[in-house]
Amino acid sequence: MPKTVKTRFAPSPTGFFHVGSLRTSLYVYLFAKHFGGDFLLRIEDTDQTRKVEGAVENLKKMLKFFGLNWDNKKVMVQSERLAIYQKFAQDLVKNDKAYYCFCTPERLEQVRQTQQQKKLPPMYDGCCCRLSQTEIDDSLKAGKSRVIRFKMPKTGVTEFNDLIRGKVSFSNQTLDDQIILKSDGFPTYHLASVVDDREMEITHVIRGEEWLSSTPKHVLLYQAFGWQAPEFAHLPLLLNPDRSKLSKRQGDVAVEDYLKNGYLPEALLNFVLLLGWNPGTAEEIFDLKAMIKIFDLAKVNKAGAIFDTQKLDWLNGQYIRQKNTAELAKLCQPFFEAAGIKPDQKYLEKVISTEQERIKKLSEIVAATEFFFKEPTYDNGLLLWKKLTKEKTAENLQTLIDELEKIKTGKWTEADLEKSVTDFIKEKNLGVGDLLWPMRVALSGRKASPGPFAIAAILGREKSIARLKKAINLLQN
RNA sequence: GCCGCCAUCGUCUAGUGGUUAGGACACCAGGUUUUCAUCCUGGUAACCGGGGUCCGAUUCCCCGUGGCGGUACCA
Repeated sequence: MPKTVKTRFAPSPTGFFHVGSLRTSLYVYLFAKHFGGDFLLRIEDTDQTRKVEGAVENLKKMLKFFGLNWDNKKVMVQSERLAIYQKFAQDLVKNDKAYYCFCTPERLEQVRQTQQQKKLPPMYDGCCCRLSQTEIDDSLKAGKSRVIRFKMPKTGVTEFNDLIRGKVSFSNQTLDDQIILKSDGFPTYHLASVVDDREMEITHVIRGEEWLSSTPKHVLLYQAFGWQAPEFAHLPLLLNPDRSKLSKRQGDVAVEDYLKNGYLPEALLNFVLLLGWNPGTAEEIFDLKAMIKIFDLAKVNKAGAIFDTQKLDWLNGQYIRQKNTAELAKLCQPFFEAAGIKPDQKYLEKVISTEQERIKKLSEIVAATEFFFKEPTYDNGLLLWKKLTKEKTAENLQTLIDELEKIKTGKWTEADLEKSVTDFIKEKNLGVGDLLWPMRVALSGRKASPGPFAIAAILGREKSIARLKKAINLLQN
């Protein structure tokens, strides 16, 4: 790379943080950091009608949460720079690269409709170009509502190199005279992004594929200003399972929702990394640091990728297992609180350790471990292992209680319990399941749960024995 | 309609002018286990279609088809 790499993530603050934005910002960040460059943030809030209160703060919070820290001290905000865009737009008018247009939205709509009826591509018909200078001056003086349009060349071809797709070319006659300055004085995306990328000295514009067809217009704008265009890279889109563009109707698209459901940020980041990119090796688990080291834009795929969360579930499980128990307990705490359970941290750590190998999402933890906090309720049929009768099961449980009562409170640990019960099973020549299955159910009330010794050790001597007795009662009714 | 981009197992993908087309997730089977999960072993499963180039195409070219994006005083 000849000069310092500078990239930018330039979202519109129109609501929640989208998983597609998470991937885009990640790739933009990784590319810059891979080359030791800068990752800059810019807020594209030029559409006043779509403003959402608090969206900018939320966006920043999310980027920070994922460790995607931007390098510009002051984040560029387009709505604060109106005068600059207006000046550049007027410069283009002066140089005959752009012109004022006084057409009303109604007239434009009508033009569009007739064009569509005739199966012609809807384009601006250029009537304002034919206005005389005096007519233009009069209308400006009269304060008539107007926009500034960029004058596209009518012949020739505009080409550019896309870092992911290679050479892309457009015939200029298919390019519309784009509005660059709206009647409310705000710029459109096209003007604002070109002006800002120039000012921020962005070397690589990395953005979603939805911008690919606008890029020739941007290239032409750079030319009109006499500026050198940056490099472009257009990322493939994220798709719904039916291959349509990822949308809210077919599942969660807000990053916040995934977080609320108990997905870890590192798993989410790892997952979106792999959607459209892979290192070409069998390696799949990466933290941010490893991603920076290995990321390569040339390996980004061209085709869109379905946002299929099955692999995310697996990845999340991997990350949950990597956590140390204390940290995991802290992360689970809010889920318990939401369920009205306020566990002690030390106790919670013990509880969590029994499920760390099992859960795929943090949100599953409450249902899976509820019995540690309150008496389980269950159907007594659940206590029966295979073809064992109620009577026999109750008898087994009673001998188990007799045996357990010999264990002193100080010796009531998982290892000691296991040793003593397994010895007992051998000694009495019992089936393992005949005893352990009802014991586990009596303690947990569940058909799938951690092992009975682990549960008993955490519950403690008194509670464990009480639950076993309760199970016998249940069998006798 | 017009313009552009794209196309390998169900999904994410690797890969090559000659390969038993590889991996991961998911799924199925077996093993371990009192259950579930983890873990281990194995298995099913793909080059969109048609032409061309070539001794040979999944790979290169063309044409279809399909999907997606754009076609706004939205970004």
